[in-house]
Amino acid sequence: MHSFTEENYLKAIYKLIEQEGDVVSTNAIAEKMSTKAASVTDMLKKLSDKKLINYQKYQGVTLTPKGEKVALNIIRKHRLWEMFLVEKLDFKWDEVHDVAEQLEHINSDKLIEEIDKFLNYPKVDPHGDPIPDAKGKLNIPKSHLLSKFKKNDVCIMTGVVDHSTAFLQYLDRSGIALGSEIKIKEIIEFDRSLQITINKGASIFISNDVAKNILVIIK
Amino acid sequence: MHSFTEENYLKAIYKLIEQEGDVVSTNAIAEKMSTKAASVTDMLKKLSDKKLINYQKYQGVTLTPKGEKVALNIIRKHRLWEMFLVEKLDFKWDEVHDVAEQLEHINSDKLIEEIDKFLNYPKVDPHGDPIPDAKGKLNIPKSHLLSKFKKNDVCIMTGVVDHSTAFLQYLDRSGIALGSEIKIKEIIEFDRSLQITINKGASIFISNDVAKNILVIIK
DNA sequence: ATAATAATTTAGATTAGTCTAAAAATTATT
DNA sequence: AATAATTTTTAGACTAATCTAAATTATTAT
Ligand SMILES: [Mn+2]
Ligand SMILES: [Mn+2]
Ligand SMILES: [Mn+2]
Ligand SMILES: [Mn+2]
Repeated sequence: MHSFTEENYLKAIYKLIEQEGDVVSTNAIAEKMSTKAASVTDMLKKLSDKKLINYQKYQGVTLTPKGEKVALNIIRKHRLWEMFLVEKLDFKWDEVHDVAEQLEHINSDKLIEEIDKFLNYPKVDPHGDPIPDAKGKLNIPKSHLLSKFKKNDVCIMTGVVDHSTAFLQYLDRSGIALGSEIKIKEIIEFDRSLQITINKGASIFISNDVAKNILVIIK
Repeated sequence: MHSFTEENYLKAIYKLIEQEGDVVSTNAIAEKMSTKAASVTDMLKKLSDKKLINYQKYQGVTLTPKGEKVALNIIRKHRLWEMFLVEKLDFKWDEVHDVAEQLEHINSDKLIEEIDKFLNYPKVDPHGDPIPDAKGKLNIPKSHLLSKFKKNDVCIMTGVVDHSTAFLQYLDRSGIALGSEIKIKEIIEFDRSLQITINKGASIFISNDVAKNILVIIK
């Protein structure tokens, strides 16, 4: 149907629109895909010919409904596979992303529905990211970056932006997990770093870089 | 490491050597891969450069130890995934082959070891084919084609050659399953078709074509 | 409004894998 | 042993995805 490469571009565009805003630039895609802008332009022409994206030279890109459906299906598969690896095999949440990057391209409707059933229809993946249903619908309220909150706010950790092993292991070491209650005790002006408590425990410091990669909902 | 295409060629060569004999021809590979002889020649040069096969122009092909190791690892993954689909998800034995053709190329040692553990280290797949261990060793005695046996022989069904949905569903309808006791009541000279009984039941006819796709061990 | 800078696209190559048609080598038949 | 048939390889071309370098368009600063 679509090549792995096409699927990866569509997923990247979806995620960029999700966080960055309405239209996404050639350079942003190139950065996300670790490729060159010229390669991106070639692919944009191809995806546009296939009616998967809206693309006008120099004007940036959006997904068509068709393209969004493909992207959401890849994301669904990625997150269900991550959940399978953690729940059924002995994977830790920091070990699953790279394998899921491969598994998300396996093409079998029956397979993914059976995995969904096997896992008892989970709503979120091991990183707290919502899993789209078979129709591509997301049924979970949107979380926000911890870095956006202010002094004395109390919130619940619901997910991460960065899925890298290094970052996830840092969270493990710091005692920050999905569902943890995080209270902001202080925000340091100079570097926007935070003093927080986790589950009402002793306070710790985290950098703004870290706070920008933690997703929470207000309590 | 190796591309999907290279892996598929190595697997095809392994299987051809396994059944056909010691050396395998360009045309045989082309047929098995549903491609053209010219494409095969191109790939043989490449695999030879990588020291995965022994290849001399016009002289046919064998696998090097390195190439055989790669082939056996792909076969291991294919068969473990088939077992997973049948044992843990609701797949029938005639539904698993095409999905396993994709899953066999997923590259993660941890994943395949965990799947093996999850299945409790099975020795054979849903079609009775032996599963190589992590070192590439096969620990199951070799089966033979039902078409090779003679009148009054009694044997046990252990596997199939053809993995197609059509053939497996035919076996289901005929009541022939892994472990069935098959007795050869009569061999018709004219077309080498067989009259057999299954588990001492009523006798049925099967063509030589069918008998050549059923693997058995003598009882 | 013009010039400088940054973003994006085009031009031209490269690599993996495939194909058809033609040439060369091997095998079989007289 | 020579010829015919078959198998295999080579030659040249195509597509998908990528790259570098150059050209073009858009944005920002003067
Ligand atoms: Mn992930
Ligand atoms: Mn995830
Ligand atoms: Mn199979
Ligand atoms: Mn099998």
